[in-house]
Amino acid sequence: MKPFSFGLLNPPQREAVKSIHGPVLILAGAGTGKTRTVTARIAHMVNEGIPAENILAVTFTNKSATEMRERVQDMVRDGLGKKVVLGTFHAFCCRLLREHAESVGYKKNFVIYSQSEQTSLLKRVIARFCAKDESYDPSAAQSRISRAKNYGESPGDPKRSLDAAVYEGYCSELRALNAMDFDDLLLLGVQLLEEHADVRERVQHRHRYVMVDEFQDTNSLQMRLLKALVPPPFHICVVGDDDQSIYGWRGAEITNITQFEDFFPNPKVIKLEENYRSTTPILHTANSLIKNNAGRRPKTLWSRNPGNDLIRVLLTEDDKEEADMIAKEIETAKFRDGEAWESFAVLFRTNDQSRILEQHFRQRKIPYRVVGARSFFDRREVKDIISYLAVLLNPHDDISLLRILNTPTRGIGTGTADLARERSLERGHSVFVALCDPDFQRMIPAGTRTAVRGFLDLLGKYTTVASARGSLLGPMTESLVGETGYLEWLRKQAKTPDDFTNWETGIRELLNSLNAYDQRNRTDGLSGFLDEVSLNGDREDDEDDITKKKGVCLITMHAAKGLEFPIVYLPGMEQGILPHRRSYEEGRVDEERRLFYVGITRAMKKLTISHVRWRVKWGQKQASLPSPFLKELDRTYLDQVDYARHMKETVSTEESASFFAGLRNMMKESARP
DNA sequence: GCCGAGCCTTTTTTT
DNA sequence: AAGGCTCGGC
Repeated sequence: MKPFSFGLLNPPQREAVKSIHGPVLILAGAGTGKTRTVTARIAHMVNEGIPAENILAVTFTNKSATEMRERVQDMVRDGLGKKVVLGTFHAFCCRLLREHAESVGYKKNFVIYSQSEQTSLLKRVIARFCAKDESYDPSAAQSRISRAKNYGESPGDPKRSLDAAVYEGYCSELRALNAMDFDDLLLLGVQLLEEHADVRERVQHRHRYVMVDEFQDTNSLQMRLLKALVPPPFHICVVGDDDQSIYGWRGAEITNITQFEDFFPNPKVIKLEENYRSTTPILHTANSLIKNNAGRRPKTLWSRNPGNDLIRVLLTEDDKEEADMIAKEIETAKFRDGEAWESFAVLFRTNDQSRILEQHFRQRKIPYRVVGARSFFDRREVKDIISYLAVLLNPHDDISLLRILNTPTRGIGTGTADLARERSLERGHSVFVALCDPDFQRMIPAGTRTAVRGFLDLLGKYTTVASARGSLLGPMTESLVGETGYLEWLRKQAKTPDDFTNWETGIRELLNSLNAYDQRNRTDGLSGFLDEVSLNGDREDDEDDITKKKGVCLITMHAAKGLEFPIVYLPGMEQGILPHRRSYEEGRVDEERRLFYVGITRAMKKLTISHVRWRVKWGQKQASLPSPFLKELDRTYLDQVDYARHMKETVSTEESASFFAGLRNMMKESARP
């Protein structure tokens, strides 16, 4: 317990902590002690006698929610921190909607569709509107739909435009399945509050003080939610940094922060500009980059730490050499300088960049942790079992039902599945209803009929267990897995013995997390667990926090926001990767620059930016040009090195162990202005 | 209905 | 490079 005290705060931070009434906008640059300020503010409010349960803190990501929860519990007296309501926008809306689903035309046992389920549903809808040979990109449709939902755009006339027809088909299918996608959580949450005054007043009363973290990432729906949530005199405090707005592709409105006063009048505006994280060279370089963006709120980040190291910009021959260079350097720094593995992070633009790094790290036996790549719950074996659970909660969830209908194979093939689907479409009910229908059962061969009935019996049996009060999900799922023969089926599927072991541990971990849930939460049952799965995306319990796991951190720049590491590598700084080639077409180059800025400002002591001449993409070698952003960096603290050339000239004459020290000194000297 | 071989595209980022 | 999808043989 580190009780909160004003003495640990600088003057603007103190000011922010003390301003607890009326609208407050805190502009907190990278590394300026934002989280500390926010948590201190909560602690202060509780000390001032505001009931903790009346404080709502909303964040954008689970990561910051988790972090804040821990820090608040640590700082607020008497364990009152636990009572502060804390979560992401989506989780908050989800909780609200579980309570009031009927008010927005849903049943309480609705399911949440993740990306992949959305895609499946969309493909299904598209198949209905398009001929087979016609190609219609589901992922493009997905982002169009998401945008429409976020901006409240009308889909247009379904009779005239294919897009509109798909949009409408998708929405009505979702409703029919009693399913929501991520955007619906916000959309319906807003709708609930805007259209139901009684609910709104209760919620407003419950959450009298609202704080929003990562405010630069909020979109217009989230803003509407806040407007509905916070009545005059607007006890709302938002914290953000427009320079770190990197979720525009998801509808984040930078204007929410740049025009905050339009939404909540006369806010107190507080700037946090003293950076406690990085050295002057790092900040200077970051500032020189970000000033190339137009229309931002100018900030002057400064640091008391002059630092000892320049920022290196390395050019290597190809991506293998780049990965090996990083691995080798980390290895030497660890064994020669005694740096901990956890001090290092490699930040990249796209997830697939991590593969080659992993290979080279494994070769050198360097422990690493990959953060957030594909989540645990996206693993096939886990998804399968989760789909069973989803169907137990809501049998009309066609997507999950179709996934498990013949998983493991039980003699219900695509023919039967298609037939059931057609029937369900014609009659406007779910596939489950079609399967139960005696008329339908008469239409299929006897063997299949038996299989279908067996499947339905299985579901019936476990639905009873699942909905019984106080029954435990862990044991239930375990026996479900056993009864279906799922593991045996997996064993047959495996191409290598390794496959099976991996799958098996996936199942085991899922069971563990179910057991943990059983211990932790005795009230919310199956839907509570599934909500956690969809809203938390990854990890559970033990593996909880990436910052606690051991090893070098491999992470995307997006996921790295809010984190810091003593020594940071930014590989692949090439045209087409950062800025990503698609950002040109979409006019989002500014956002890519902010992303680079976020990457740079993660570094505390040392920063190495690298790019390559040749990179293997989709199996073939391609020339790579340096990112245009590199030219924007002020050169005062830069040290540019052609790594490949240095290697060739020196490696034959020097021993590689001492070589690096020599190279480092050489680079420093040659770069001093 | 089941399974494997071969073809084809691909995700940028996350709730 | 790898996973998803289609097609053809069983």
